Amino acid sequence: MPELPEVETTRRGIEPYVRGRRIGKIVIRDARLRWPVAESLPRQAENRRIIAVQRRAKYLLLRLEDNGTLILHLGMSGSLRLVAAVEPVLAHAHLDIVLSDGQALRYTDPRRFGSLHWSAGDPAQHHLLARLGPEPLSSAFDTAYLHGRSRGRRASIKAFLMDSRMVVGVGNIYANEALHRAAIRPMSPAGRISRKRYARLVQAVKAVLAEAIDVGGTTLRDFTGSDGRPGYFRQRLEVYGRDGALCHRCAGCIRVERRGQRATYYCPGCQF
DNA sequence: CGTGGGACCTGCTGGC
DNA sequence: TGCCAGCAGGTCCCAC
Repeated sequence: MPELPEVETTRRGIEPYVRGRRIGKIVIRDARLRWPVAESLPRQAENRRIIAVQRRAKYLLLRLEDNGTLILHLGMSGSLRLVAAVEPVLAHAHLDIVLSDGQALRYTDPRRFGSLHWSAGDPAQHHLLARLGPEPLSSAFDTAYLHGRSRGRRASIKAFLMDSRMVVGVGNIYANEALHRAAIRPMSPAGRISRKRYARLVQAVKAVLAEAIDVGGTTLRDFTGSDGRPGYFRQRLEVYGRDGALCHRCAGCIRVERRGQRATYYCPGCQF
């Protein structure tokens, strides 16, 4: 569900309220997430102060004093809300990270594709994070890098862009949107696209993600920020979910193609 | 090694 | 109105 902008929106929403607070208790109502939440996790994290809330790819990192980190992924349908710990527990509210001030970070995830891990040392070395590519909004993600890595690749540019070893945080919505902005057809082989076009693409990825973060992400059905408010990028989507509608750039007709379980939206009129 | 497809899980929608 | 197939924002893992 959440892509990078939605995770970043969540991070920004909770950070001012939890930084400096101490974790009182971790309540696990249902440990059956993508991987079972370790039984030992609560006692490792309880009674420690949260010193920072960071994001790496689509993972939220709660950095605790004395080198511990809670690594949280929202999966497809997860959300993290700041609630009063006494607030009634609704369906799928699998976890509470209860803070010392009576508030709690409540993790809700109907599909249970999300996860929660503990890292005792450097979280960047954790097996889930160790092989991730650069952050798309960092200077390491540039034309030379992406063009270089694409040489010899026969996979589609869209699959290439969504491969977290190449660059992190670009999911199905923003891959479609960035490719439309860059006027590149999603099924083109990554290895046969020119450096000049990669320059446009890198620019498009950065711009789309930055704009989405600015407006609180994209709400399709149920995403809300940590305060319960939706994101407003949906109104700015140019291709995602717009099959049959007119392209705003060339007045062509937006098409959708499904391969596997992923829908690809593009404009045949202006994407090549 | 690169690549594509299946798997995980629940809820909603649209067509019959 | 009711039922069921198909689809959903992620990504790991496994055959080829």
